[in-house]
Amino acid sequence: MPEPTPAPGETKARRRAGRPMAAVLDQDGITAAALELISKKGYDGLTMAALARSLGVAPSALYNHVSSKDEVLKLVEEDLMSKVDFGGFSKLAWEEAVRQWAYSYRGIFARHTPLISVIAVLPVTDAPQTLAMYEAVTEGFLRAGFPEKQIIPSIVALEAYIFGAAFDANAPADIFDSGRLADSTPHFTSAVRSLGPERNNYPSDLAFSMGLDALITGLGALRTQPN
Amino acid sequence: MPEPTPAPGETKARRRAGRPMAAVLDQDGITAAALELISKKGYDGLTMAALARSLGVAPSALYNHVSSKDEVLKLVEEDLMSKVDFGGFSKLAWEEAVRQWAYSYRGIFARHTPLISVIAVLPVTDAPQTLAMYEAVTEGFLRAGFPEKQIIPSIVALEAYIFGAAFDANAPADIFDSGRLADSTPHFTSAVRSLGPERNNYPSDLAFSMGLDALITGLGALRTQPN
DNA sequence: ACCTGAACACCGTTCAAGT
DNA sequence: ACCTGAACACCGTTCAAGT
Repeated sequence: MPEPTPAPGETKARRRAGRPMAAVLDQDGITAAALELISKKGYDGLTMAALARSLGVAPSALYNHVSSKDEVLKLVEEDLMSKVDFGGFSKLAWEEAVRQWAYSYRGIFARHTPLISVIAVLPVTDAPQTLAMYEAVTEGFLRAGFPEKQIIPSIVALEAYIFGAAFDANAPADIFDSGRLADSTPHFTSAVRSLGPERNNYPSDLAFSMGLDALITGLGALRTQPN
Repeated sequence: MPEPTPAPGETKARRRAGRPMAAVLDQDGITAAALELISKKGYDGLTMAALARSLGVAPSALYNHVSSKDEVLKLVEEDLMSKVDFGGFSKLAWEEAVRQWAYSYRGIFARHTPLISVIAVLPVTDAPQTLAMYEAVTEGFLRAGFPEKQIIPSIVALEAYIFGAAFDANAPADIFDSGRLADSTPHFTSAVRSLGPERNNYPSDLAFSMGLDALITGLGALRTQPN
């Protein structure tokens, strides 16, 4: 009795691993598989070999669809950018829109900090999701009364803050434990202790809120028309 | 005629490579060699093999002095922290001290962005140079009249901004070139063009200055005593 | 105490050979 | 057109053997 002819794309390896047929070997499928791998094993687990394995192909097969691992990272980045919530810029007051956008942006990239060094220097050319976000944010700034020349620098400043804060969000609670050197750093140690119980006083969220408020107030003062 | 007995530490490999005797194989020597390697070849060039080579030893010899490559990165980070200029906090007005500190901090880490993901989650315990910086900055905030509880979150917010801006400083001038998608992002594209001549309009420095001013003004408002 | 040399378990990427 | 399998040139790290 002959084996049934496998459906296109349904390799033995894929059936053996119980893969759903949905995982197609194209850029979308690679992006989805990469995101799943990252969420399960982190960025250390995102290797070309692991990615190929999760798609049921040999590692070299990936290079028919992406030119390098760096391109995989760019695909992931574009997908994440499409998930950032910038909807407030078309319906909320500027301050609230910025706040909503910044929290959403930080929340997403806090779980993807290894991408930040890629994004920060990656041209937006041919990155449609990223460009869509910038367009919406720019429109929101224009509607709020910002002079055109101030808009891009303001967005760049906000993004710098958001990316830096995304790293912070992963800091351990005891990052400011001065340990045996506490005696030689009395003011710092006291300031850290004033925040609350030991080993649980890293103020990542409080700091993000405070700095964001300062930026919103300070940058908002650049508006030449009232809201 | 017998060869002269080599001085301690002067291996054949080291003489062959023309290494100065100054490069000692301990943590300080490893740090110095790592910094030189980074400045010449970048972080991609910082491998345990290259580091060992520049010190005239086998790669495995390094593990008698550091436990991992990550420890090498921590040693480099501590060294860089000692170079950040926080002197203004003991002699300038708070606003000027923050500005001087922030510019110095960003300038140094802009050339060491791969360290940022390490620093941001690295406990300060047993990092004396880092702690010395935090102590001086905390004292400056206290003297300027900040309530103790606001100080650490303010510093964390400023650092997030500085780290994010350090990435920005490495962006290519044409990072905001919307390319073929310019037509679908008219407001963004126009805002970018308003900054100046094409392909030379990335406002990293302007953005840094604007965001820093906003943070200084916004956080400065938390002071309860006049300066 | 500290170094060498060989080995190990990985990486990302290339490419001839297949279909 | 797209996949496989072998190979390449690396990584960081370990460890028995030397001195």
